[in-house]
Order: sequence, then C-alpha cells, then structure tokens
Amino acid sequence: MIFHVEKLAKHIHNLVGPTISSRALYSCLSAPLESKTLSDLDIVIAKIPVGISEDEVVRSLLNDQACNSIELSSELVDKLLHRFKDDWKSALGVFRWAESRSGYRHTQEAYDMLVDILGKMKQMGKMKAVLEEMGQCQLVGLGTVAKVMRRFAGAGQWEEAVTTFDELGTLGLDKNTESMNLLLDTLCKENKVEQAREVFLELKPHISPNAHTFNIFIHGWCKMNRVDEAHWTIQEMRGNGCLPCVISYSTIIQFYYWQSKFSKAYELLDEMQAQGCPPNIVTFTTIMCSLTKSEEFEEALHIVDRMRSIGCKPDTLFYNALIHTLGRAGRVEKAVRVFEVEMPNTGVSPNTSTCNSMIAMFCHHGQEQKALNIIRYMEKSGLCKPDVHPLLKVCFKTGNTDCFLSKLLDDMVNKHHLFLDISTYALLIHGLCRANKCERAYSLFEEMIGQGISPRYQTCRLLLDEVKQKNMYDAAERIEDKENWHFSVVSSKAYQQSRQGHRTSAITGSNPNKSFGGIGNIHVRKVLMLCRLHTKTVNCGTY
DNA sequence: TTAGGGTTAG
Repeated sequence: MIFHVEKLAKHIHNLVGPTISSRALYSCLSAPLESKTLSDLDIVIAKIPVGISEDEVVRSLLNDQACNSIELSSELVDKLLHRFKDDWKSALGVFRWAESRSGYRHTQEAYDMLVDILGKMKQMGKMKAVLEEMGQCQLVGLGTVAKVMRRFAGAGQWEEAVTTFDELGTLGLDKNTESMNLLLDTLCKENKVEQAREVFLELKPHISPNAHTFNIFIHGWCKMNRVDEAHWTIQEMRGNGCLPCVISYSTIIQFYYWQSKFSKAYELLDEMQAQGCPPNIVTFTTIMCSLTKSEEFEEALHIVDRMRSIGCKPDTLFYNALIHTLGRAGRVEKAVRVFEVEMPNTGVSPNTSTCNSMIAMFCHHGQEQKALNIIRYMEKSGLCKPDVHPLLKVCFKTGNTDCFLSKLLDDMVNKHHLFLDISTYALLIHGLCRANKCERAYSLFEEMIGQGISPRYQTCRLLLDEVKQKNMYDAAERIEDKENWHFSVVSSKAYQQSRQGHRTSAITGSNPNKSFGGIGNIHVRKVLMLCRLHTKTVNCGTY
C-alpha cells in the first residue's frame, strides 16, 4: 500500500515537476493511510506554490472556492504556521489570509509563532511590525518579547534587543526583574556579557536583581572562559543580599571539568557543601558526563559513591549517564544490573535514551541479540524511536547483510513506524557498497530520491564509482544527474551567501555541523571549497 | 534558554 502511494506521488512528480500540486499531493499521500480524504490543511497547502510572495499567497487563497469554504480554527492556523515554519512568505501569507476571513481573530500563540518564524528567517523589520501590531491588540506576552529579543541577538543585532526592552512600556509590559533577566540572558547567551553588564549597571538603580540575575552572568562569564569574573559574581551576589545557590556553584564546577581542572572543581564541590548548599543530582550528572568525556571512567564512577554518600536521589538522566559511563568503561554486566535491577528498585523509569544507550553498548560489545531484546522491551513499554543505527552497523561489520538486515529494516518501517532518514540511507548505501551489493544500494538510492530526500555528495560519489565498475550505465547516468544538481544547488546557495558576507551562514547559521536546510548534509569543507571556487571565478571575470 | 546529550565516522 505504502509502495503504491509513493509510486503515484513519484509519477505525478515526474509528470509535472515539483509544482504546488505534486508537493501537496505528496504530503497528503504520504500522510497516515487512514486519512485518505483531503484535509483542510492539505487543501490550503495545495494552493500555495513554492517561492511566491506573501501577497500572492493571500490572493491565491482568496481566489479559491475550496479555501474560502473552510471553517477556520486556531488549530488549523497553528498547523499551517508549523508547516511553513521555514518559509516566512507562505507563513505570513496564510496569516494575513486567515485574519481577512470574517469573524476570525488570531490567538496570541499564532502571533508568537509568526514572530518567531519571521525572526528565524531574519525578516527583522517585518517581525518588529508584527510585534507593534500585537501591542495594539494587547497581545504581547513575556514569551513574545523573549522570542523577539533572542531573534535580534541571534541575528547580531543585540542593540535592537535592548531597544525592545526599553520599549516594553508601549507594548503593555513592565520593566521588572523578570523581563530584565530575560534581556540579560539573551545578551549573555550571544556572548555579549560585557554589554549585558553595562545594561545591568544602568538598570540596577531602578530594578532590583535576584539570584537568577547573577546566575545568568556566572554562566555567561564561564562560557567566555572568564572564570575569575564568575567567581567575582558570586561575591557580588552576596553583596547584593542574594545567596549563591546550587546553580551558581554547579555552573562553575562544570566549567572546571570542561577545562580538565579537576582539583579546582573538587575544591568548589567541598566549598559549596561547607556553605550549606550541597550539590544535587544535576551537579553529579554533569560531573560524571564530563569525566566520561575525558575517559576518566574510574573517577566518574567514584562520583556515584560521593552522590550516594550524601543521600542524593538518582533520576532518569543520571542513570542514562551512568549506563553510558559503564558501557564506555567496558562494564557491560554492571550496566545491565543498573538497567534491570537498580532502576526498577529505585522506581526510576527508563526513557528512550536509556534504551538507546543499552542498544549501543550491546552492539559495541558484539551482543546484538541482547540489543534486539531491548528493542522488544521498548515495543512492549511503548517507548518510541529505537536507535537501530548501531545494529545496522553490526550487520555490515559481521557481513550479515541478507536476512537479518532485511528483517531489521522491515521491522523499522512496519513495526516501529520509523522513517528512513538521510543518515540511515547513507549508512545503508555505504555499507552495501562495501559489501559489494551495489544493486541493492542503488535501489535504496532510488527509494530515497522517491521519498524526496536528497543524497549527500559523498553518497553519490561512492555509489557512482561502484555502479560504473559494474557497468550499470543507466544507474550511473541517474546518479550523475543528482550529483550535478547537488553541485549546482549547493554551490549557487553557498556562492550567493558568501557574496553577502555570510560565509558561516552559508553552511547553517552558527552551528557548522548542522545540515544545510533542505539539501541534506554537505560537508562543511566542501561548501567552503565551493565558495572559494566561485570567488575565484568572479575574480577571473567569468561571472 | 538559570544546570543535565549521546556513540559516530556514512
């Protein structure tokens, strides 16, 4: 059944290309099979072609009989905004169309969502205009302001974040400790701690700080590698009549572990206890994670004794970290005991991550049957998303690429209802190529394209080499097409953004490890190489 | 968004 739905959507796509109708049809055809009729959501989405302006979206919806007969609800508007969370023109168009319908009024949640979408897409002027509109309707909440300030700061416009705070009165909100903390936290999270400090000194005579205010600074200074200022902030806290709390100390301790300054961390751990502010479960979990990261497994396990000695109660996240540590330390039996005996005894329930840690540990130690048992346990206990990547890797490592792998994939899709995502397809295609099963690898390649997932550049390259060796000429041609498309889309996007001076955002905003929106994971170096390539071509006068 | 991630070289 799923197969037919995909085939039909693919066929339509091939016939008419990636236009509105095929996009909408694909999304509704690949929706859960029980809903076979077009929902209101699908009807509206089908009327919004890719890449048109917000006014065109409004016109397209207004001119459509089916759209105009839909009974609007805030749930439908929320779903539409969510659907267009990465497409501000469609989101804004839908929003304007909805409010033009008689009797319909937007909720604060819908406004907040729109503000966030505009901010995320760097439409700062439009975001501000919507904020003002909200102010006139008395719809601005602290959450709205938080989003606006964070989006300004995230776009490198921290002064605008401060202006937003200054104008809180006109938006119907108070400038108080809570809203000030929001502003200071926004600035500190964007590494503008010194600027936050200046703002704070200006506001302090009018708004009294609380412990939260100082904790924001402690975190900010630590993030900037300025632990002396963090310590000094603890003193300042006391001077202002606020007592340093477990968060104040734990933040600095975490920083010391991060820097591998273990003795300093232990000193502070003793100090906080002496000050009548004992470490809690978050403090211990953080310490254990840091020590495990530095491969100090014995030291990490000592922390558990220390935690127990002061009667601190474990929770799920603590056990997740402990199981991970034990697995890394090679103590599989002990980890199994924690999972099977200790957790039930202490009444702490495992979550999806706990089980996934167990799966990864068993696979790492060649115990795939036990990993499968965990998957079965997850099925029974209703935990979703078992991580099958470790098991897939075991299949390739042991050369078990026939029955076991097929059964696993079948279970993944049909029993656990997991989608094969880009990383799973990459893993499978690479693994099958290495196992000399390139026909199967190629059929997966076709399948992923059919699903609308674009293969990574490396996947194309590897598969292309393999199919050429096997003289699969049609396949080679199709892969080359995809590869060329890849090259043109990635290079033109990277080129445009590099010309605008956003080299890092050419990859993805601030985190260079995240995937390139909609195109899949492209290696960072590849994109930078393409940027350079194009810059070079410009200099030569070819462009 | 005042602290806690989990396993991965495709």
